[in-house]
Amino acid sequence: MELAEAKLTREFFSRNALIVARELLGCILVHESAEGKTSGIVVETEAYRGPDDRAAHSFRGRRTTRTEVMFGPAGHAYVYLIYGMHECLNVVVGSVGLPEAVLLRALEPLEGIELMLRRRGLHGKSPRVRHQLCSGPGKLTQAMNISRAAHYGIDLCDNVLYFLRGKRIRDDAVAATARINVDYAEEWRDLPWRFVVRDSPYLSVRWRPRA
DNA sequence: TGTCCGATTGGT
DNA sequence: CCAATCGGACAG
Repeated sequence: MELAEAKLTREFFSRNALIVARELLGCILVHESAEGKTSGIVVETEAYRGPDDRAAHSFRGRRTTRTEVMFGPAGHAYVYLIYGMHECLNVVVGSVGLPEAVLLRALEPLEGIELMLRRRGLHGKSPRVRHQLCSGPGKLTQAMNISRAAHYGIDLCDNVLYFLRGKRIRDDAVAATARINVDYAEEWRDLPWRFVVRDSPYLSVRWRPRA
């Protein structure tokens, strides 16, 4: 009998955002939707550290209907709308009362690729577009059909949208960079809280080695 | 109620 | 570089 791949547990997510963001690399995000199953390997994440992080929606403990889920237990989905048109998926992490989250920024598509291509309007295009299928926070939610309406607050330790352990990514294959599009975040702007699988062709923004 | 603007994307 | 597009946050 084949051993089922381990699902990530609440304990996994109940650590600080920097640890979880790093450890999520190589894990597999799975969505069992009515249309079919899609999945992909996590290759890019960003940590948002709650009260003490100007870039975070929960900066200074801002608690509203939008940010509410981040104040609850780890392992739940924080989905928000950005620029009036793109949904972004985060995993709530850390401990109750401390609003931290990890943004999922890019995946290497694994299962349900035809379905994802259709949802992204890329069906029939060159096989090379596979690299751009989930190469951004808004793209991966569209490809996997994740939305606020359907997924805000859901338990990611359940059986609809969840993570599998996947493969271990060695430290020398990981790069940490500044987060994308947080120029407004003052002294938090340049902190290396974005984590990428260094050589992946599936990233939203190419990782570039320093000169 | 009114104004401002964004954890993005795709096209010029 | 620029527009699309709209909900959230906050001022009044």
